[in-house]
Amino acid sequence: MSERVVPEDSRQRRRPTKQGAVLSEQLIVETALRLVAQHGADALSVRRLGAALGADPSALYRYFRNTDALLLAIADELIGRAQDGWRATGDWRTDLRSMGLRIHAIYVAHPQAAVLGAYRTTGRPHETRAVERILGILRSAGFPDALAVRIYHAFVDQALAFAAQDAAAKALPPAAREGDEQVWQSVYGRLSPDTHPNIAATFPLLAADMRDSGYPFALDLTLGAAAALLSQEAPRA
Amino acid sequence: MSERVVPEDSRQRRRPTKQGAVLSEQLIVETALRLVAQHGADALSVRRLGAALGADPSALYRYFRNTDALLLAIADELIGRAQDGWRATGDWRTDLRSMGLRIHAIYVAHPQAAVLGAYRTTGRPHETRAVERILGILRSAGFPDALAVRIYHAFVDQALAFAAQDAAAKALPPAAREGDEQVWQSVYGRLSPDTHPNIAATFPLLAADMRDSGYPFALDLTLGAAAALLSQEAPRA
DNA sequence: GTTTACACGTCAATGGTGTTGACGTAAGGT
DNA sequence: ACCTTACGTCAACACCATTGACGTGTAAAC
Repeated sequence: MSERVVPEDSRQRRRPTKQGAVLSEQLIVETALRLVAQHGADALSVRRLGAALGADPSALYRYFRNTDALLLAIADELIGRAQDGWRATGDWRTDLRSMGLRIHAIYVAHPQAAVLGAYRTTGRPHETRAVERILGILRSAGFPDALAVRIYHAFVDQALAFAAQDAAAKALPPAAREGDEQVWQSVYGRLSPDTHPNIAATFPLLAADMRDSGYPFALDLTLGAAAALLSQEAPRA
Repeated sequence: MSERVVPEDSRQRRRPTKQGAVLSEQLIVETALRLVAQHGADALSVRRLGAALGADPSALYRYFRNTDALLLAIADELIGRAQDGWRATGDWRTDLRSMGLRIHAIYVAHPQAAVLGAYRTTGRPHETRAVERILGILRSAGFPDALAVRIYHAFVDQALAFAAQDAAAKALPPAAREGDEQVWQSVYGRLSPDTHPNIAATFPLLAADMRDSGYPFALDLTLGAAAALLSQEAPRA
């Protein structure tokens, strides 16, 4: 067996499957995303994907070395979609903020797929384009390279980590998700001020705040701290 | 079958397994954590856990309804361990920092338990204790309640999100993990300065920085921003 | 001390998973 | 029109979580 995967570029012989489908990397990725969107992350198996494509499951191995390679392709597709139509304004803080919120939004919009790929390094074109852009924003804002890199790292990991977390919560089976939300009322709402004074004192605020994602505020904190570092570097722009 | 799980409290008949082990909820959780610690991410399966305990795999279903219940029990144990021995110094920034790093560290040390448990709200005692403590640190530092709650939210979600992300990366099958690390050399190291000037210019810094978790720096940025907000609130302490 | 009930460990089976080697056919280059 | 070989298919392997049936050892009841 060894090398059964042919790079997408140099593919010439596309033979229709028994059921008439003509396979391609793109078609497989799109079908996988659709499968996940409709039937949840658990629905993504080689066998089911093969069935959805109208092909033998093992045909996928002509396009991806293994399921991990397929996963990376899916993850990269999401990164690409997050950037589609994004435009720089020239103000670094505005640009980073919109980029972060976009990444977060697209992952949360595809919860099941996000859970699978949010913590991977794909090295694929969409990903490298995003890295290049974010680094560019920071460097042209005046951050020296060493600092730009550290902030890039914190920024990207923060965006992906929150995205994955919020996506995961959204992708939970309905029963489990409702259970987790109930806990705020049934447990935290009933803790005694004697044993848990701080929770009791802030409970209404807490219950309200925890309903939404903590990301936007966390992002603003990070950007604020970065701005402070920048003004230390170049006290006068 | 239906209800084969008996609550741990009301258990009376403990029959030794063929290999002489006497099972208990506690023993199973501890063995699972040991299995993960010693043999890595892939080692945690019902079959292998059964083998490690010296029992038939299906015996576990007398103690946990399914593997998800088992993993939640493990996650709860982790929250407890993260706080074991933690002491407040009285300096809010130091205390939050050590709490965040502890949470992160304990989750990363037990990757797949973290992946499944980091985005759940359990409402169990270990969890409420942690919430109470963190809120207490912020409120006694002088943050007004509304702000304390928002910062609490950002802080906790960030700690858990990064923890889950780094844990997930660590829980990857060795092949995939090495692949992801290799990508920095094989892809990002070879991008042309023409198409990717910012990556090319900072590559050595980038490759070095991305090897470690972005959390400690992200945490410091967040705490720095919080400190700035505090000094706005109470310009003079 | 003996009997009895049933908790719980074991066995076997089900239906799922990713992955691979062998094989034949049809597509493309010549 | 012929060859080569890419690629879709088939069958098999080894693993996974989960469950119903079964019998035995334990602990309570007498």
